[in-house]
Amino acid sequence: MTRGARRSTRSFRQSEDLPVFELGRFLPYLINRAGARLAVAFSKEIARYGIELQEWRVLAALQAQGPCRLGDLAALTSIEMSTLSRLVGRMTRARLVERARENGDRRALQVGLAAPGRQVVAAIVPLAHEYERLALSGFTPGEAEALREMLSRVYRNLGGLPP
Amino acid sequence: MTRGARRSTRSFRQSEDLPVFELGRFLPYLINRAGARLAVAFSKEIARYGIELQEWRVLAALQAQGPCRLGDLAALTSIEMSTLSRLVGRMTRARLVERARENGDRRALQVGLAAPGRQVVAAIVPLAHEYERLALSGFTPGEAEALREMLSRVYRNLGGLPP
DNA sequence: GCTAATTACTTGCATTTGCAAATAATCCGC
DNA sequence: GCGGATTATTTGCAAATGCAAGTAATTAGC
Repeated sequence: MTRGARRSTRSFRQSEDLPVFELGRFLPYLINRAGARLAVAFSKEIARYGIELQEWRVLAALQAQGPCRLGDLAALTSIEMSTLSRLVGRMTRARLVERARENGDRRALQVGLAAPGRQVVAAIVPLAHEYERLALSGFTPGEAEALREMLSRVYRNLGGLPP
Repeated sequence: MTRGARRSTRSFRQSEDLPVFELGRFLPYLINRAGARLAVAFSKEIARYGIELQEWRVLAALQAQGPCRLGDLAALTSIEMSTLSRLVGRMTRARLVERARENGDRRALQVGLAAPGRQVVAAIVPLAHEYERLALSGFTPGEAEALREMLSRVYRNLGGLPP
C-alpha cells in the first residue's frame, strides 16, 4: 500500500492507486438515496396531520398487522426498541395508540391503534399510495412487482447475520 | 366515517371499514426496511475502524467524486446541510477530510479527502463490496443491474417536487 | 458602485436518538 | 417451588439531529 505512492501532482481528482469507488452503482447508496428522498418528501406531506414519519410507520404497521407487541413492532418498523418505547409513549398520550400489558406474559406490551389513530391512518393511506404511484412513475406493473420482490430478497439476504 | 362504527367485539384484528393497508407491498416500506438492515449491519462492521455510518457516506462520496462543496456533498450523501456541516467539522479535526474556502467564491467550502481518510476508505471499500455481494446473493447480474436502475429511477421520479 | 436579494454555510436550541444499564416478569432445571 | 438465566421493556445519559435564525460573501438592479 506504500509502494511508490507519491501523491500525484498532475490531477485534481484523487487517485492513490485505488480504483475510484463507483458510488452510482453501489446498492446501499442507491437504496439510501431513494429512501431518504421518499422520507423527506413524505414527512412534509403528513406534517399537516401533525404526524411525523416514525409515527406514521407505527400507525401503518398497526393498521396492517393489528395489535402487536413492542418487540414485533420494532422488527416491523425497523425502529430501535428504546426509541420505539418512547415513541409509543408519546403516541399513547396523543391517543393515537393504546397500550396494555399482555395477559399471560405481563412483561410484554400489547400496542394497538386507538380510534383517533385509525382516523389518521385512514386519512394518510391514500396519500401514501399516491406517493408510491409517483415513485413508480413510468414503471410497468411487472417492473414494480419485480422491484418489490427484489427489495424483499435483499432484506432476507441480510437477515441471518447476528449469531 | 361515524355511521354505525360501533367497535366490533368479535375479532381482535382491527377493521373499521378501511381495507387493510398492505405493508408488505408498499414500496417506501420495502426500501426503508432493506436500507435499515444494510445500515445497521454495515455500521457495526465499520465501527472497528472508528468510523460511523454517516462518516463512511461522506468518505465514499469524496472518494467517488473528488473534492466538492458542502452543498454538493449534502446532495450526494442525502445528509442534511446543518448535520453535514458539523459532521465535516468533526471529520476535519479527525484528519479524515480537509476543508478550505474556495478561491473565487469565498462563501463556499471545498471538502476533500485527507491522507488518513484515503487510507480508511481504501480499507473499507472492499468490505462495502462484500456487503453488496451479500445483499445481492442469489441475484443474476441482470437482476442486480435492473434493481440498481429501478432504484435510480425511483430517485429521479421524486426529484422535481420542491417548487 | 451602492443597496437589496440571494447564496453558502454555521450556530442556537429543543428534541430525538442509541447504547448500556436498570427493572420486571417468566422460564428452566433441579 | 427456588434461584439463576432469559426475555420484554424502560430509563439515564451523552451525543446527534433538524429547524430556524444568524453570518458572511456574492450577485442583481438601478
